[in-house]
Amino acid sequence: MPAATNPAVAKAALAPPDPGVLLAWYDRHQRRLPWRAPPGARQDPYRVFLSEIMLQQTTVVTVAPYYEAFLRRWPSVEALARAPLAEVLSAWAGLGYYARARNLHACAKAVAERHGGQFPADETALLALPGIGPYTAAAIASIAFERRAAPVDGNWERVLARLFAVSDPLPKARPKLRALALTLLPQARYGDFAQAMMDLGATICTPRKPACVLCPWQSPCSARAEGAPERYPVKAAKVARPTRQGVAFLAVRADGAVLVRSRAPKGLLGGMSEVPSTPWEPNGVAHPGAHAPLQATWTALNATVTHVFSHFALELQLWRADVPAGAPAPDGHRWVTAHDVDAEAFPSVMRKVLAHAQPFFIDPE
DNA sequence: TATCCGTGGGC
DNA sequence: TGCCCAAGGAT
Repeated sequence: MPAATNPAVAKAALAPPDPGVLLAWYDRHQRRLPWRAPPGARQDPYRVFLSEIMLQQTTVVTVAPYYEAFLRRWPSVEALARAPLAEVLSAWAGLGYYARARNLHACAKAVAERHGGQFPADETALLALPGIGPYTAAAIASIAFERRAAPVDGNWERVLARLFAVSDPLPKARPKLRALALTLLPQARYGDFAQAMMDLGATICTPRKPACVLCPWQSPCSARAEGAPERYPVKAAKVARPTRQGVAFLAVRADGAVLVRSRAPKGLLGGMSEVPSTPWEPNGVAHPGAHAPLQATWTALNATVTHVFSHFALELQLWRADVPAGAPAPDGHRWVTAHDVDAEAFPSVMRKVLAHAQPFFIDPE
């Protein structure tokens, strides 16, 4: 076996990575992002908080317009704390993982009420707030308050797994990766270092086809020395994604209004607006009509809405009924016109459904 | 520890 | 097209 492909030999031959080298790279190549203060400027903890919550499992490109809209509408944590939850959910609609929006609001209220409107700087105190886990606590502590902390996200994990050729599969390797992260921290500039790791992972040490030739840490990287950096991080096998089926009921009033309701406050799409439907079951439901929200002549549309959630795929058949103007909304339901659709919190799957409710108009894009 | 929890883009 | 991936947290 050639020495370059022998992990033990490769690791033994390399010098440890120098955090100062990464910081120097960051000074030249850092990305300009909407939530990132100019070099040398102090970060607003609220902006760091808002961006970090939005960026959980969500790409920079997707987050950017939502971040700008939230910051414009609620410029401070106290403004956000005063907002009704329904408005926050409506503004969050389309971004996904809606528990984040509920916790964002709960956290803003906690900061306003328990901390006088000032985010705590301490990682442990941050961790006690709703929606703030180990990653986000470390991110706010380091980026907003320059505390010594390692916000180990997917970028950090990938970079660390390659630097040290960690062959244990994720997520089991997390404790080991975190320990390696702590050994790598510089003596200062903790916020810059955190963001440098993220930038490196996002632009150089990418999941596929990493640009090792441009990497400031190419010489100490064990995975590169082995010759196949994309082999890391190793991941556990994924579970299959099942399918569920249901029927959605489009009750359309003569003026174009559509009957909707709000989902239960927690769980899947918790607190969001929806078109009434049967439960979503692996084999659909036996008698969909029994779940119709009102008595009417229901007609099956020749349309199926498909949508993929994180842990199942959904197929929704559409039934439609034309309802007279002035028909009352059943308990727990309400009529929504095109005029006030923007105030509703329709998740993406429901925008797809509503696109079939002519002449009610909504753009599923 | 494992599962639940969205969405859109890239290949 | 199907799969992978993205600045995770709560339970």
